[in-house]
Amino acid sequence: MSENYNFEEIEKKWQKIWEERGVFEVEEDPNRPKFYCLEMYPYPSGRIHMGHVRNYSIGDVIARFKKMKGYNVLHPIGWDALGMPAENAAIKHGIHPKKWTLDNIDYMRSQLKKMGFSYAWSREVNSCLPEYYKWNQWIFLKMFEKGLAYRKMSWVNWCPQCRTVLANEQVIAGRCWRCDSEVTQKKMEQWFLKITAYAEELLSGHAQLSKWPEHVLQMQRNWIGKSTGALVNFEVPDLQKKIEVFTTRLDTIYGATFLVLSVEHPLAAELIAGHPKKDELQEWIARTIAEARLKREAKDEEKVGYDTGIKAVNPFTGELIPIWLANYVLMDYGTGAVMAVPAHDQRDYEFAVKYGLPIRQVIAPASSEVKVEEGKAFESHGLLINSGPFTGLSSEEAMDRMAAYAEEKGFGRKSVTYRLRDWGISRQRYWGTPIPIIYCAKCGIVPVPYEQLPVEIPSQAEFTGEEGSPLEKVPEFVNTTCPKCGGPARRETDTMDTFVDSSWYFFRYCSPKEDKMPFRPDKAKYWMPVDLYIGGVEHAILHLIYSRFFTKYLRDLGLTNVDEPFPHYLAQGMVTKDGSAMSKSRGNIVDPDDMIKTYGADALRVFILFAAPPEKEFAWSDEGLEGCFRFLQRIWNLFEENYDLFKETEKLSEEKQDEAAYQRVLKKLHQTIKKVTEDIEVRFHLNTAISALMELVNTLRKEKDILRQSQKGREVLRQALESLVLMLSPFAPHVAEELWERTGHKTLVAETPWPVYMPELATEDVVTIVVQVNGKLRDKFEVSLDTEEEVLKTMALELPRIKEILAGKAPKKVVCVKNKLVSLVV
RNA sequence: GGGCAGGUGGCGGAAUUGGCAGACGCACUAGGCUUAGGACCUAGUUCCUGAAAAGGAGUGCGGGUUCGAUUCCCGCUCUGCCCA
Repeated sequence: MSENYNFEEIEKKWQKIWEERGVFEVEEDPNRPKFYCLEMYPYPSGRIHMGHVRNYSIGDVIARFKKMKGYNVLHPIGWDALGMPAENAAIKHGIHPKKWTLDNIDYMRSQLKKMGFSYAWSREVNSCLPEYYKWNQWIFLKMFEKGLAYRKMSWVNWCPQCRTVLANEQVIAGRCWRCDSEVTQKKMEQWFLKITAYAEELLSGHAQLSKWPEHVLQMQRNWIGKSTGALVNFEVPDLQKKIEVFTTRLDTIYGATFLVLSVEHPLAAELIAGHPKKDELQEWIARTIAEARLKREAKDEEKVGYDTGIKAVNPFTGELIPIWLANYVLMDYGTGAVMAVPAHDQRDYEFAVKYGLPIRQVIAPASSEVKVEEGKAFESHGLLINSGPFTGLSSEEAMDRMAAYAEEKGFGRKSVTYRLRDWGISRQRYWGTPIPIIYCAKCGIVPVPYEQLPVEIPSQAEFTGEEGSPLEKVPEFVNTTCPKCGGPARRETDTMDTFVDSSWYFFRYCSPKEDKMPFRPDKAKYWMPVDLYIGGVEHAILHLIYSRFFTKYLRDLGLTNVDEPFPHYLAQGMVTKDGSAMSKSRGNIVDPDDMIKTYGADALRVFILFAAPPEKEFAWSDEGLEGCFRFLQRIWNLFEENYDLFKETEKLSEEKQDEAAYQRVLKKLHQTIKKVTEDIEVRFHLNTAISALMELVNTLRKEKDILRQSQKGREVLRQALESLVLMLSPFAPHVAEELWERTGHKTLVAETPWPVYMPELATEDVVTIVVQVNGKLRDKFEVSLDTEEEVLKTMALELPRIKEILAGKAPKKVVCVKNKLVSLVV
C-alpha cells in the first residue's frame, strides 16, 4: 500500500478544478430536460451550522445525480442577507450592518465551497444589495397600483425585544419567532400585502402539491382557516347601528342569548360611552388589548367580560339580548363579534355560567348514540327544537334555509371567512428594503416613480437600539421632494419584512443579472417551477405560503406561467444532539469546520446523509462520523490494492477461474446499481443508498482475492470499482473524482453518465423458500427463481425436519407462494 | 379538545406489495497483528434456556382479521409538531 487517503489535499484540488472549469454553470438548453434543484438560501449569520450541512448535502446529492442522469441541472445558492441580526451586531459591536453581512457572506461562501457543493456560483444572489432589493420595491409598487399593497391603522403584534412589528405568521404561540419574547399589541399605521385576495387559491392550489408532506399541507390549511357560515346583522336600536356577526352555526341562532364583542371592536367605545363604570371598563379594555394573543386564545384562560348595558335585536326571534365585551373574542376572526349560544358552544357556555346569563337549548341529538352531557355545551349537529318555524329540521338543512330566509329579509347571507389575515410588512428597522413611498402634505401617499428605484438604504445611520427606525434620524433620507408636485415631502421610513425577499428569490436565480425586470420571463419559463425544493419544516407556514402567494401574483402580472413555485417539497428533519436541537444556549453545537478539518467534507457529507432518512430527525454522533470516514478509507485502500487492474494488457489464463465468485459479484454489482438508483431517484432514502454502497464494498473486499486470480474475475472487479466510484460521487464527490482520475480516466466523474444496471442481472436466480408450520418458521431451502408452487410443496414435504414435525400426518392446509414460502397448517 | 407524524436491539436506523424482524453503521466481546493501540484484520453480538444442536419469547399496551401482521382494522397509551 503506497499512499494514504489525504482528504485535505484531494478536496482542495477538486474544488479548484470544478470552479476553474465551471462544471456546474448552466444555460438554458431546450434539447435537454431541465432540473431545478433548490435548497432554502441561508441567512448569513456568521457560520454555517449542521442544519445547513444537512440541507445542502441532500440537495447536492440530488443535483449531482440528476446531472449524471443527463438533466440540465440548475443548482443555485444565495443569501437571505437583510434582517435584524446585522442591526443587532451594529448596536452591540459598532460594526455597520452591511460590513457585518458581507463579511459573513464571504466566510460562509468559503465554507460552502469547502463542502464541495455543486452550485452555479455565477448565479449567486444577495438580497441586501440594491440590485436585488430594487425589485422588492418594484414588485411592491406593482402591488400598490393594483390595491394589493395598502396602508391602514390597525392593531399589530409588537415585539418589545426586536422593537418592531411582526406578522401573524411570525408570532409563534404568542412569542416572537426570532427572539422568543412575549408579543404585545400596538395600534399603528402599517403597510399590508393583500394575501387574503389569494386565500381561496392558496387553498385550492394544494391539489397541485401532491409531492408535499401531508402535514405541511394540513398546517397551511389550518393557517388559512376557511370556514363557511353566515353573516347576520343584529340591530342596536339605542345606537341606530347594526352589529355584524359571523357564525358557522346559524342553526343555533334561536339559542343566542347575548352578543359578545371583541374589545378591539370598532363599536366598543360607543357602547360603553354612557356606562356607569366607564373608566373601569376603559382601563380593562386597554389592558386586555395589550395582552398577548396566546393568553387570550388559550382555552383554560379565565374568560372575563362586561355587560355594556346596551341591547341588540336577534333578527330571528325579535328578542332583545344584552351586548357584552369579552376577552375571549378576537377581532382577528370573522367580524370581531359573535352571537353567543351557550347551550351549543363551550366557550359561550362557560361565560354564561360565570355571569349568570340564560342558556337555551335549541339543538337536540339526532340519534340515541349522541348524548347531551350535563355541565357542557352540546356542540354536535342534531335536530332543531325551540326554533320557531325551523323546529324539526336537521342542523344542515336549517343552516341552508335560515341563510336563505335572512337573505330574503335582508339582514344576513351565506358567507365564507378565512383565518388568514393580510400580511403586515412594515418593520421599524434599518436593515431591510425601504418601502418606496413618499408622503406629501399636498398629494398624500405618492409611490416612488419606477425610474427612481432603487430607494437605497442610506449608509449613514446611527445604531443606538432606541425605539423608532434608525432611518427616521437620517434627514438626507427622510427629506425629499414629492414626485408629483415637486414640493417638500417625507419618505416612508419603515422597511419591508425580509420574508418579502425570500418570496421570489427562486425566480431571480433564473436570470440573476437582469437589470430591466425582476427576472426574465423567458428564462423563468425554461427553469420554473423548482423541481425539488428542500428545507426545514419550520418554514411550513411562513416562507412557503408567502412564496406561493408571490408566485400567483407574479403569474397574474404576466411574468410567469407557473401557479405553484415548488411542486415537490422535501421537508428535511432537524439536526439534534443529546436529544435536543443544536443551539448556542444549550451548548450542544458541533461546528462543521472542525469536522471538515478532522475527517474531511466527504466523510461529513456521507455521515449526515447516512444516519437517518432526510425527512427524519438526525441525531449527531462523533463515532458515527468516524465510521463513515473509515468507510471512505476502506474504499481508498481497496483501490490502492487494485490499480493494476486498470493498466494491464496481458491476458491471464482461465485455469483458476471461480465462476461462482464471478457470478456473485456481478449480481451484487447490478443489484447495488438498481438499489442506489431507486433509493435516490424514487424514494429519496439516501441513508439506504449509502448502506447499499457499504454492502457492495464489503462484498468486493471479501471476494477480491479470488476475483484477481482470473481474467473474468479481474474484469468484473474492475467494472465494479468503476461503478462504485460513480455511485459514490454524489455523496463523496472529491474522493470519487480522485479515484476516477487514478484509475486512468480523463473525464470528470461529475460529467460521466450514471451507471446502468441490467434487470436480468439484478434479480436473484436462486431464491430461499421458507417453510412454516402453524405460522412458525421451521426450515428453508433454495430453488431456482419462479419454481412452480406445486413443486415447492412437494419439496417442502420431503424435508427431513418437516417430515419429523408432521410425524406422518398430512397437513390440513398448505399455502404456497412462489419465490417466498410454503406454509403448512396441521 | 381536534388533526398529523411517530414508538423496532445498548444506540442511529433497515424491512419498497401482508411473507426469513433487526440490513448498514456505531458501541460492545473475543482472537490476531503490534513495543504500544484510540490504527488495522478475523469472528461474534435482540432477549431468555442451553456446552452445543435446538427451543421459547419478541417491533409501546390490549384485542381483531389472516395459513402468516413491524406492515391492515378497532381500542388504549406515550412522545413530537400544528391548530384550538
